[in-house]
Amino acid sequence: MTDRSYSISQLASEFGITTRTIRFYEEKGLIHPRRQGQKRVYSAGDRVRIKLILRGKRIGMSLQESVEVIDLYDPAHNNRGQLHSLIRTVQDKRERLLRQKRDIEDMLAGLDEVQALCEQGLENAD
Amino acid sequence: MTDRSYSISQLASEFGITTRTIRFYEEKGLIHPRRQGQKRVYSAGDRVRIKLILRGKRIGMSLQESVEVIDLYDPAHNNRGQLHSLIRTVQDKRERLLRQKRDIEDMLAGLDEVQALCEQGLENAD
DNA sequence: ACCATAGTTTACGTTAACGTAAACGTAGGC
DNA sequence: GCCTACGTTTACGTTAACGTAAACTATGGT
Repeated sequence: MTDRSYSISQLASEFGITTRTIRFYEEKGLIHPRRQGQKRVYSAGDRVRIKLILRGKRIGMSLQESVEVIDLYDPAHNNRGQLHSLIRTVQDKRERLLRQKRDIEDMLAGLDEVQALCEQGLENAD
Repeated sequence: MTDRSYSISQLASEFGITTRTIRFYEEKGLIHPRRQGQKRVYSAGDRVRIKLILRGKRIGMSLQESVEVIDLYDPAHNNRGQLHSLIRTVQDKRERLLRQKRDIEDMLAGLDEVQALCEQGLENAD
């Protein structure tokens, strides 16, 4: 199906990051591309992982936190018997995200006020 | 009105940070407490600034970015004549925040799925 | 044969945001 | 008079997340 593969520079330019960054992520164990000779070849899954890592970064997660979340989706990491602790982990993540969401909404509300004042200032200037 | 004042350790314990952190913020010009002798005395305004800085941090802003946003609220920095560029700045901040909000909502949706799978797993185990 | 392009490894450099420690001042309590 | 708590300055250390540079390999084109 989605068995496309990508070179390192393809992904770098797609995501607006450097190849150094992608190799760094591998060095840190965040991704595991396969090799053709000595060249790295990235699968669709590798690509998604990078995408999710960058999403995490945008909302202020560390790389480690991002992969923690990503690996929640990964059935391989979800050994049964730890379902309860996994649910607690999910709950923790959710609470933090909800707080971040509130923070963002508060900040947006503040910006609304500022903008209103600006536009008022412009009217007066006319 | 809110002319209370605070010691450095009061604010540190209230916000769960160290005094070192607060002095560091001053060193970087983020806050400007007044002095009594050589001791720092923080006003209600100083306290709010710290609170807003920490809010920024929670959503992944750098300290510099946080004060940028905070200073948007500050009329002292809003010299008229730059209203247009200020509005553009506000718009930029808003777009980024909206994207972060989408990222968070996506991640929350992902967590919902994981949790559903977990609970399903628990039912089967009963 | 030669060059440009894309890839590789190895290693040192850099920035932000503090932590940690030393060495000292000062005010209150016993 | 001494200890304790709280404050100060100065300075070096630390971690994360890459940047930058050097030196090399592999390959397709002319």
